[in-house]
Amino acid sequence: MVTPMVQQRSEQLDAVFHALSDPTRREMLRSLSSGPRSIGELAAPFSMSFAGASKHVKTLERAGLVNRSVEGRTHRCSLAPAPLAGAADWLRFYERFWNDRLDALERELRKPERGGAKKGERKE
Amino acid sequence: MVTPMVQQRSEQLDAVFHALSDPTRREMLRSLSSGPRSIGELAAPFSMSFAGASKHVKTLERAGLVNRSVEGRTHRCSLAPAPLAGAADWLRFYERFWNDRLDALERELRKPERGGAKKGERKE
DNA sequence: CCCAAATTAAACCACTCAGTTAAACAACAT
DNA sequence: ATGTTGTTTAACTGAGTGGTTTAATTTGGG
Repeated sequence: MVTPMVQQRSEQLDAVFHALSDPTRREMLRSLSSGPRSIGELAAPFSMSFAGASKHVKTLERAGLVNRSVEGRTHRCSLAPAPLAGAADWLRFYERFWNDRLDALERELRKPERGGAKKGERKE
Repeated sequence: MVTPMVQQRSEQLDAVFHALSDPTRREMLRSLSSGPRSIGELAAPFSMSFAGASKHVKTLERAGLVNRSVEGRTHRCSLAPAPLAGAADWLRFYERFWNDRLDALERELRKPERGGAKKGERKE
């Protein structure tokens, strides 16, 4: 069983990437990265109905990126626990990482000049 | 210009993550990571029509992950050039990384017991 | 020129998705 | 009990997706 059920966790990857492919959900994650929030708190910045936000959160949950605990009548959402805990800020890191990458690519593609490859932008 | 027009390249991120959210496209990327391929070569392993594969490639192209050069009547697809070049294998890396992460999470969630975590299953 | 190969384009289908509104449910306050 | 707050569910819409099949397009080879 060297590569046992790659297909299965491929579905998980599908869910994760799909969850990340929406800007609202990405910003929700970023919001969650600075502490747990209720659904309402998550929905507020986006001028979006509760129901809509609820769906987004469910998508994030399904992808295993967000964890929910019901406290009274409010649902407390937080980034995924234990094993995925580190993956959360790693996620934010690589989002920025890719932002840089794609930004550089865009610049590169706009100018036909090749040569001054700016690397080492590992700031902060 | 710390965070200038985040919205704009957010669309790029959308495209990239969406491109990655499909297993066929991910495997196409993996295939491309070992060298450029024609559309037909890309389509072959998936028991899928040329037209279908063509669409997938177009999606990858739109996300800036794949680069196409027309050689005669065949189209030669390769992973994106210069700045995204490193992002390609980085991509494969973090795919495995996340596979492990999610796999561990799944195991963790299945067993309410915490402590006797069987680790070290870093096969292959 | 004509035919076959490689690819795209167009039209279409079933399905999903992001969003809404309206209603239901749950829990705290009065 | 009634109301109000936080959230989900249900039903719906409009748009997009992955997939197909059937042309059209380009190109290389007799």
